[in-house]
Amino acid sequence: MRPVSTIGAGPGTHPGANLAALRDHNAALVLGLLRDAGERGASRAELAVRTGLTPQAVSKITGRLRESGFAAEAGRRASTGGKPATLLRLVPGAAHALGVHLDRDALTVTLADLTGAAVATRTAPLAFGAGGDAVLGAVAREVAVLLAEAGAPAVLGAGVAAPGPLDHRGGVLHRVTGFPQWDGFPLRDALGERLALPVTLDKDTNAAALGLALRGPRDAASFAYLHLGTGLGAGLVLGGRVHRGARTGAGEFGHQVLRLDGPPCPCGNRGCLEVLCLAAVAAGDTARAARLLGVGAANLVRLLDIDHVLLGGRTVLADPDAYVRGVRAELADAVPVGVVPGGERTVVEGAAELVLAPLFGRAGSAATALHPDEATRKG
Amino acid sequence: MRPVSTIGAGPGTHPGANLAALRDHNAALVLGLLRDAGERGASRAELAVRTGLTPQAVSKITGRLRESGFAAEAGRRASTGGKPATLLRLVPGAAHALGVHLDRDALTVTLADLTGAAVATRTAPLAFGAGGDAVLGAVAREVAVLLAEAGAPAVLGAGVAAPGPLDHRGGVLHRVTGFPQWDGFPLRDALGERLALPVTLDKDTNAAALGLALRGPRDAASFAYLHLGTGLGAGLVLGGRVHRGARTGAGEFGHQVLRLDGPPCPCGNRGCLEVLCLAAVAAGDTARAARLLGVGAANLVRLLDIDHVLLGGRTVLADPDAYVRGVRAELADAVPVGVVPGGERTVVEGAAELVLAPLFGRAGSAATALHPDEATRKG
DNA sequence: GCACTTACGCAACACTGTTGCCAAAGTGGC
DNA sequence: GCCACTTTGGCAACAGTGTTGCGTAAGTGC
Repeated sequence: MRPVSTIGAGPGTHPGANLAALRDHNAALVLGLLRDAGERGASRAELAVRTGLTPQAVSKITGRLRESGFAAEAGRRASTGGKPATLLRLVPGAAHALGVHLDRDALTVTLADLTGAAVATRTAPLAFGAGGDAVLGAVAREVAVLLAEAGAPAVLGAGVAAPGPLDHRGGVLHRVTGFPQWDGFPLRDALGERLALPVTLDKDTNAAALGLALRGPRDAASFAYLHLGTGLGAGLVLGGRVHRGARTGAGEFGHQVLRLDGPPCPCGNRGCLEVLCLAAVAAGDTARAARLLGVGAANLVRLLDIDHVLLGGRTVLADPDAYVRGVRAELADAVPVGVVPGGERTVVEGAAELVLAPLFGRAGSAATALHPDEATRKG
Repeated sequence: MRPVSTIGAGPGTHPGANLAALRDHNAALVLGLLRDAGERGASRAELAVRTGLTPQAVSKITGRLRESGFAAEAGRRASTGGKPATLLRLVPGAAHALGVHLDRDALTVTLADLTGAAVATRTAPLAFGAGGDAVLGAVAREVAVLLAEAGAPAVLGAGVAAPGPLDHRGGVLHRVTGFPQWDGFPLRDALGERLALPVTLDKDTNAAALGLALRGPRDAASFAYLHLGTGLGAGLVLGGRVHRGARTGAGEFGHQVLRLDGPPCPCGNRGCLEVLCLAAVAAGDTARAARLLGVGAANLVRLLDIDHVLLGGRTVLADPDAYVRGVRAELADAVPVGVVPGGERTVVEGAAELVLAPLFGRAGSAATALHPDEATRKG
């Protein structure tokens, strides 16, 4: 069977739902709950309560998942007054995904199992400006070594995280700052052909945000991943879904104007957060950089009403406490602020999730649930 | 039958999908397409192509819609080489919804048919500070007169648009600026009891945005409705859905900091867009107010990658051309800018859509579609 | 030892969209 | 006028979903 969710929403597609879509949706949902349950596992009865389906339906669905090898029984839980529950668990090794992080000066590839855990990782220096063939060759080489070392497991596909701007839907790079020669390069299809695997391309910040979203609880998660490195960008997760915007352009967090008539920015405006912030970083004034980041974060939190803010990127990770302090001060306890738990690996692991997320009904712009609207009440 | 979509995504609910959910989803989808088709109507074959369902399934679905009175046959289209298509149309009068716009100094109520068109509208002065009983009484009175004049049609429910902040999910008002006595008032339930109707409460800007979203094409629509009146707020539609945030707090567009260390704002920060903008308005400098609005809009467009910007609110409507010019100048043709077509009525009509939208699978935070993800391609 | 609770499967069922086939109603070539 | 062809749409049988009703397994508590 193929427990890939077909749930999603996009223009120009066919939104009608048939029985196959229904089945896949529920299968992805259950698989996602099993993933969230992790080592603990979950009983059929518990899954029934969480999904709203009948226990019998859950039995059928989990039966299919077990038959296909994605789930397995794993002991039983102590009784709570009746028959003890039989636990079901996701089988992590049932499938794997590749994550590829293309950065300006480095290439990182990782092999993740179904839970998203990295099984093996390799990093190599990269000259991103060396052109398409050289970069694709480097990726193919590193991937080959990685897979050989891991014993050539079955791989579902590869997720690629790259600096923006780029087009997620079409899988094409745009004019990456500092590397104009990449403009228009069909990275997804080119790499897909090279690896003979399905490939998904996304911005590094979006990949990171997706990975972080999958580590949290299903739905509800609304947060911003703020990435401060050579540039300043954001990955947005709104209502559990990565928000990419119509042209994968969302997340241009660094080019909000914070000081009218401030210093000019390469983007054409004056007083952008990025110029101000990078200037403070260059001057060694971390506290000021952090406060500026905080002002921008506060603007974002107010505009989107998100739940929390996560900071990442090389500059932040060099002095995480200072940045958290500064941002927290500006947010005035409106929402919690933290540093990404994965550190530098956040982006690669997120890249692998580009492949895994659809299995659990967590595709980026897609919906994750069906339920009656609760905002209406009969008087 | 009950063609109400049960599609949606929210925390703590039951995301499992069963046959009833499937049926309602498809019924809402077809009904939505019929609404979009308007006077033109649509043939079964056309609906089949648009939904991706088989013609036979569409026949069954439209059969149920016709039986329940929501749709009807309406002549036939000229042949294109075969049997001429039988057109189906939404029956606008099959159901109605009430829209209520509570403003600081005025109350507007409207009766809308299924297409969202206003059948009758009444406006009355309102002392919003007079307290719960007085305001509820005024609403009930105006609604009674409106319904009597319209011949007491069947009404599905009432949508209420009010100044924020408020809680959409719980239907409770919060500390409305200038009227602290409303804090915690359960407006949805109180009015629901008074009118004996289901009631949905939302921020005025969100209601307006929803109404505008339903006038455009299905899905894809990503835009911001910027409302400049006594305050400055925004209604956000991202990927066809109203984005309300976790606590209906999204849209605080006016309190983004645009000038570090600028003049203080009642919100506690300095240099908020709203203070700067309202100051320019008070000084009669419309051009400056428009440019400031444009800078804020540009920040928003870059952050969210939306498709277009619509301006509304009393201040804008007093001199629409000037504001469109100013905002357009700052956006540098990145996205189109326009004024809301409905003028002052935008909010009330949007309020009625709070009731109607779910019928067409267009509920605020809900998903609208099921389809395979297109961002992955096999190499 | 017995009543009760909880977990879960089997079988029959209701209802969804799908498939195969056919009728209706036009156009266009001869 | 006739016939082939296209397009629309319905009828009937079908496959497959989750649901319902009921029975069984396996514990707890008195």
